[in-house]
Amino acid sequence: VDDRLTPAELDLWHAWKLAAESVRTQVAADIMAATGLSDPDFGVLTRVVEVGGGRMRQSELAESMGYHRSRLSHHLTRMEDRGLVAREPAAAGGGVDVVATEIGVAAVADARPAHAVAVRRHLLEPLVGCDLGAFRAAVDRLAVRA
Amino acid sequence: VDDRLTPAELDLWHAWKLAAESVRTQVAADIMAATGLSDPDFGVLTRVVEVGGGRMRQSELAESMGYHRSRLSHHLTRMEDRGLVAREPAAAGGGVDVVATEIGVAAVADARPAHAVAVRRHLLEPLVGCDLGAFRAAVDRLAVRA
DNA sequence: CAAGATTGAACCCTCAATCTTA
DNA sequence: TAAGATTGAGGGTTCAATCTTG
Repeated sequence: VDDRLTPAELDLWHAWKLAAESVRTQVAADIMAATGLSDPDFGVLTRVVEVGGGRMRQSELAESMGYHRSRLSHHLTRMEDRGLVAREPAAAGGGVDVVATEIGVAAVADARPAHAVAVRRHLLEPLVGCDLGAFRAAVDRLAVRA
Repeated sequence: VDDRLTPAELDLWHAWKLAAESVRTQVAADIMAATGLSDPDFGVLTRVVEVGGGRMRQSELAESMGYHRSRLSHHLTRMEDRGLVAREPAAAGGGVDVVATEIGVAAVADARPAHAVAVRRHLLEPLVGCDLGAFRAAVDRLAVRA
């Protein structure tokens, strides 16, 4: 029958899950320890500051992060409570602008080096010696296209 | 300087994050849709039923899943509320036994085929044609060693 | 009306503090 | 006491229902 994974399939699945979980939590933990910013915090702030120059339409931000509206809304509420961003009525045509506060701008500037170090440490360095082209091609196939 | 990732590094990081997130959410969504079981639900039930024969020491279960005690305790509370498991004083030496209810046993039996289908669809099939040995080796390097 | 945004409920995870009991 | 377990608070995510407003 067809309703059970073979041991080899199961093995690859477990190895994949372990690696994905491992990289995710370690990078997040390093950045959090160094800067107090979570992964979503960092994502929001880098986009608002580097792409938007400090201000960005909320709907555009959600789109660029692949977030649903409600997810971003909940997250911005928490970030607003911590003083990292502010919400203002959008300049043109309705909607809301997300604005990075001084605290937010400083935090993301602080976090950038820690982010680079963490990504190198937990993703890039363990892969030294691997065929990165092939790895990248495999990873690309796994990303959702839709 | 050293505090910024190169475009190529950043690119691999984004591709990795996207793939990891994508596989995780799609497999979880398929199983949830087919059976109403979340990934942690499925993990708990398969271990209790297949390894423990329907009953397992809570501390042993936490250990085998790589869960902290509090994480498992919170999760079991939710599963108990949904009637999937019960908690009983352990047979020997103190502690607690987790017991799969009839509902729990039936649910995991139902879920097994859906799990196999989802893993094949979202991980195995996209990788057809890749060098699985090399991929597996790369993935193994990313798993936490500690 | 329809797009943009918010809210509430339920689920999930972590940390630190607190039982409980062999 | 120390191992096993629980609890509460706070952050994170999803879904569906509900504003709000151009």
